[in-house]
Amino acid sequence: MNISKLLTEKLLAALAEIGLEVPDPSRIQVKPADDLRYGDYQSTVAMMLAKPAGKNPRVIASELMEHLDVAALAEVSIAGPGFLNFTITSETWSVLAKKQWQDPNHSVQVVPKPETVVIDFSAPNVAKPMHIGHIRSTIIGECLGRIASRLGHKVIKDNHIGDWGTQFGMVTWAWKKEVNEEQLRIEPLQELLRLYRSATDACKEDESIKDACRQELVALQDGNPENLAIWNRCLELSRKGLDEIYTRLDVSFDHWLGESSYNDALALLVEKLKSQDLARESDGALCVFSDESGKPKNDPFKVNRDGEWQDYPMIVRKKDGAFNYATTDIATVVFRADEWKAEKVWYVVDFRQGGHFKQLFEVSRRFGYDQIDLVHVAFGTILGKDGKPLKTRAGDLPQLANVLNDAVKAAREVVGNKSHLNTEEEKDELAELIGVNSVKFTELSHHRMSDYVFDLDKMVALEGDTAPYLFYSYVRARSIFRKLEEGAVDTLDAKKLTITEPAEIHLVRMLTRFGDNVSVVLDDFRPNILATYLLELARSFHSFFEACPVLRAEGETRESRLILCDLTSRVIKDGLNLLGIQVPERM
RNA sequence: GCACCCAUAGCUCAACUGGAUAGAGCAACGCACUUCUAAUGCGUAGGUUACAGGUUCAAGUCCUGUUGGGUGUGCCA
Repeated sequence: MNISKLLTEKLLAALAEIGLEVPDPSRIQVKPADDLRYGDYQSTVAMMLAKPAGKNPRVIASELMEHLDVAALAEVSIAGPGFLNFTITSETWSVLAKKQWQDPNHSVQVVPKPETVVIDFSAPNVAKPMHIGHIRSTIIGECLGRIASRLGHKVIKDNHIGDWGTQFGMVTWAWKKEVNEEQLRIEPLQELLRLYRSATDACKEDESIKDACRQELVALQDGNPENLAIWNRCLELSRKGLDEIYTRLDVSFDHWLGESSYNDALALLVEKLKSQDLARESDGALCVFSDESGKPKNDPFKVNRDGEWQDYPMIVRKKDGAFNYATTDIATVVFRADEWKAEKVWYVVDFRQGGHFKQLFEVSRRFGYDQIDLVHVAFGTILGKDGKPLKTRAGDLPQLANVLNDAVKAAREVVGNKSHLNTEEEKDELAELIGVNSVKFTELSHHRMSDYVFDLDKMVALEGDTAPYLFYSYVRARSIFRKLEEGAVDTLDAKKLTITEPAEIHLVRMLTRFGDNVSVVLDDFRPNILATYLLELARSFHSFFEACPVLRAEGETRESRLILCDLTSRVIKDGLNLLGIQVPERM
C-alpha cells in the first residue's frame, strides 16, 4: 500500500464525516510535498472546496484535521491559505522501509488492467548503418518496453525496419553496377553505405538514374529473382551489423516485421480502401482524402496555401503503381490489431513525422480500427555543439557505432585516472559500460520533446547529473557489504529497523517514491521522470552516507543502516535496469 | 501563408500535470579526506519563467495575442 493513497483514503473518510460535498472525488488527493519544509505530503483539498462550500479554506482544513484518523501514520498541520501538511512519523518510515526492503518489486505496483501494447521503435533502414538519429527512438522505446512489462502489460517490441523502400532501389541499382565483393566480406555495412551514396550522388547528377532506381524497387516488389537475391543478401549483412549494435546497447526485440513483411497484404488492402470509398484516384495516385467532418485547421488531410485550404491526401499507391510507407503502415496497424490483438501501439518516432501519424491514425479509425489506441511518442532533435542538428564534417549524420566508440574512449580516460580497479581488462570493461550507458542515460534524462546538445565530455564526466554518478552511489553502497562476511545480508533483521536521523528519513522518503515514479513514466511517455528521480535518490544516499556511519555504528542503528544501503542499491539497480542500463559492481 | 513543437539562472536541464519562497548539475567562490570508494558531501552567489493580456482562491504550467527559433506542408521514410 502506497502512503499517498492511504492518506487520500483517510482524507476522503474525513470529508464524508464532516458532510462536505465533493464534486469530483478523483481530484481529491494527498501528494508528496514539493517543499520538505512543509512536511512530507500535502493536500490542497480545503482550498479547492472552499469556494463551492462558501467557507473559509482554513476553517475547512481545521474541521478536516479534527476528523482525520491518521495519528498512527503522520502528524497533520494547517499552513498558509489552507494547506493540510502531513509529516510522516519515524515509526511509519521504518515500517515503509521494511516493507519495501522485503518486497522483491521494491513497491512498484502492477496496473489493475494489463493491456497488450505494441511498441514500434528503432526501425532503422537496412542497407544503411544506424546513425545518431536512431539513438532516441531505440533507447526510449526499449525503456518504455521495460517499464510497461514491469507494470504488468503484455509488451510486444517490434522492429519495423525499413527493408522495402526507395533506398533499396538505390542500393540495388548501384549493386548491379559496381558491387565490390571483396569489401562486402571485410566491411559489409560500409560497402552497402558506399553503394547507397554512389546511387544518391548519381541521382543528383542525372534525373534518369532516379527513375532507374525506382524501377529497381518496382522490380523487387514484383518479385524479380535477381533483385530479390540482392535484397536477401543486403538484409542478411545488415542484420548482422544491427544485432551487434543492439547487443551493445542491451536492446532487444520480439519481432522484426519490417516493411517487406506486409508486401503481400498491400494490394488487397488498397482494394478494400477503394471499395469502402476511403480512397480514390487523383493525379494518377490512389489517395485518401478528408471526410470533411471537422475544421480544416484540425484536419490532417488539409493544408493551407496562399490563404486557401487545399486537399492534402494520404497517398496509398503512387502513380508508378508502387506502394509507399503509408500503405505499409496501415497494413501494419491491421496486422497488429487482428493478429496480436494489440490494444495500444506506441510509435517512438521523430516529431517531424507527426503529420504522417495524424493521417495514419485517422485512416485507421475510418477503416474500422477505432478501438485500438494509437500514439505517436514523438521526440526532438539531437544537436551538435554549434546548436544545429548533429552532423559530421562531411555533412552526414554520425554513425551510431562511431559515436559509441567515442564515448567509450572518453570514458576510458576518466576510468584510467580514477578507477580503483586493478587490471587493464577490468578498466576496459568498465569504460565500455560507462561510455555506452552514459549516452543512454543522457538521452533518457532529457524531456523527449526537447532538442539537446550531444556533448560526450559532459556525459562521461566525473561529476554532475550523469550515469557515472548513479553508478558510484550503487558501488559505494555495495562496497559496504564486501567488508562483511559472505551472506551478511541474509542475516539482517528488519524487525529492528530504526529510522531517526534526518538524512536517514530523507533517504527513506525518496525510496518510498520509487513505485510512483516508475508508473508515472507511462502517463506521458517520460523516462526522464524516472531518470531525474534516480539522481535525486542517489543524492540523498550520498548525503546519508556522509552523515551516517554504517559499519562503525552499533546495534539496531548499524543493522538499520545496512538495510538502507542494501535497499538503496537494489532500488538504484532496479530503476536503472528499467531505463535499460546495467550497473557495475566496482569502479 | 498555414499547421505542429519549443522558449525557465551565464551554460545544460528539472519542476510529480494548477499549489506555498521556481529546483538540480556545470562553470565561479569557500569548507570537509591518516575515517565504510572524495567519481563524494556541506555552504555562498546566480531568476520579472521571451513579452502582453485573460481564466482561477492559486499560473512556469490552462486560454488568447505578440516576438524569436525549430520542423512540416502531394507521390522520401
